Amino acid sequence: MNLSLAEENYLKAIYFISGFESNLVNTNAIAERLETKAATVTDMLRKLKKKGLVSYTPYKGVRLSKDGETIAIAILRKHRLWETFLVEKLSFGWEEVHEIAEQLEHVRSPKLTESLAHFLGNPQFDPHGDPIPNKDGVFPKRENLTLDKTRVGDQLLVKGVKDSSVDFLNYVAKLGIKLGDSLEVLAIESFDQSFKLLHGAKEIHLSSMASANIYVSKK
Amino acid sequence: MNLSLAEENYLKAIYFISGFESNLVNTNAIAERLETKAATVTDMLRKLKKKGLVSYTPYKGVRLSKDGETIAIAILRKHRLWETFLVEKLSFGWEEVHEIAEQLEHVRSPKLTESLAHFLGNPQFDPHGDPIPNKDGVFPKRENLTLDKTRVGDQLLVKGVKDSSVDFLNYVAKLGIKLGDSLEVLAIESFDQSFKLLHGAKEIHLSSMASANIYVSKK
DNA sequence: AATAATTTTTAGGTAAATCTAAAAATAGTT
DNA sequence: AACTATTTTTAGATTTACCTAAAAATTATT
Repeated sequence: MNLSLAEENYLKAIYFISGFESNLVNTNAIAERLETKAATVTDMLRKLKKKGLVSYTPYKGVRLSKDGETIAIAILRKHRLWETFLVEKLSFGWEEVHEIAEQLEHVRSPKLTESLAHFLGNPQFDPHGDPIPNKDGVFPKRENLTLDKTRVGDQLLVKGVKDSSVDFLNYVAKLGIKLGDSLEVLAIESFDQSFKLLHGAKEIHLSSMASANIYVSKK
Repeated sequence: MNLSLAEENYLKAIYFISGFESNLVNTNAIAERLETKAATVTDMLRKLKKKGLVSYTPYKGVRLSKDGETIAIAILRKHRLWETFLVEKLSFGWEEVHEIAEQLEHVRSPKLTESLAHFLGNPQFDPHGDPIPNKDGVFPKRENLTLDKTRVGDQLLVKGVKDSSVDFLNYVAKLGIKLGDSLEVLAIESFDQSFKLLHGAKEIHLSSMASANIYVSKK
């Protein structure tokens, strides 16, 4: 099936909004995510339905079909592989790769995708710690422990971020925290649950909000 | 300037047909190259003219403006860098990279292009031996000696191919000839100018037509 | 349950890139 | 120079992905 760029972006948006599951998704949510108008979304949903990529009932919402989900996952796989390439091989910061990967993810060549994956050592997680589905669409499991759930004295490894917004990534990058870094919980402030951490030789401070957005594993 | 995919492809086509110079290009030649109709080309030329990317006089032909050429060269640079990446890093054959590079060349990110070039060691020539313009649009000089101009006994290095059509590349690939390979001219058949060559331990035969399409340098 | 607010769809339109068919300009040939 | 053939443009449509404004359906609130 040869989809247009727009069609691919709609499938991806629906997949994200559904929380990577087959929950019903509203027209307005899609319009907002794609910065377009609800009427435009309705048009596209009718088209995607005709192609068998979504099940859609007017006024009720839309969900991806099996085929639609397969395509969405394939695009996500490409996106995360390219992000990994940009960070690992071209030395980009993890906060600047998303936009470029949004373009690269639409390049059509199964052989390219698999060669790239092999070149990168078939990574399981991208630079934000997000799982990269394999070529059959299966996601690796990720630790779901976030920093805010840890205790004083815990020795931790940074596994990823929950919120991959450029703002948050920039904030974390500014603190010098990268995927795979070691952290030790020095103290948790009792009145606001903020964290004092040992990061290499440096002490850093994180609000409870920020710490809830960082995935870690115990060493 | 933010060009559409179609606009970029027209600029590239004009640049190629003009022989990488500012020769006048015909409407039909563009239509043929882009597998579209002359009427469509006329429409696009009017648009490109309005944007200042070409000079175009109805019925007379079209040529790239300075701006148009700059853009065409930038796209060509990206194309040849990506081809180099695919062959050098992802182990593609030189006959299978063109199509994929046609997609990758449109990815917009100056930082990506320059990071990629650096990652590849700022190559001067792509896997077909074609020169890669630098970021200021300057092309490296290439030897213009073709195999058919050499003599018996010459020790040669393969520098590239003149005709990069998939057919010819496949033919050359089948013979086992790659960029950088060594050749020795064993004999030139006097009646049809065909070549007998030593390639590693093997003897290979090339018609005069094929040999005119292979760039070489003397060792 | 009736009304108000919100969401979604329908109706009608636009711009980009394409097409076919016909007209106009240019080039080639007696 | 006149005619023919070729090339190119113009005119008028189509498709895709968008838009605005109005109508319809759904949801929330008195």
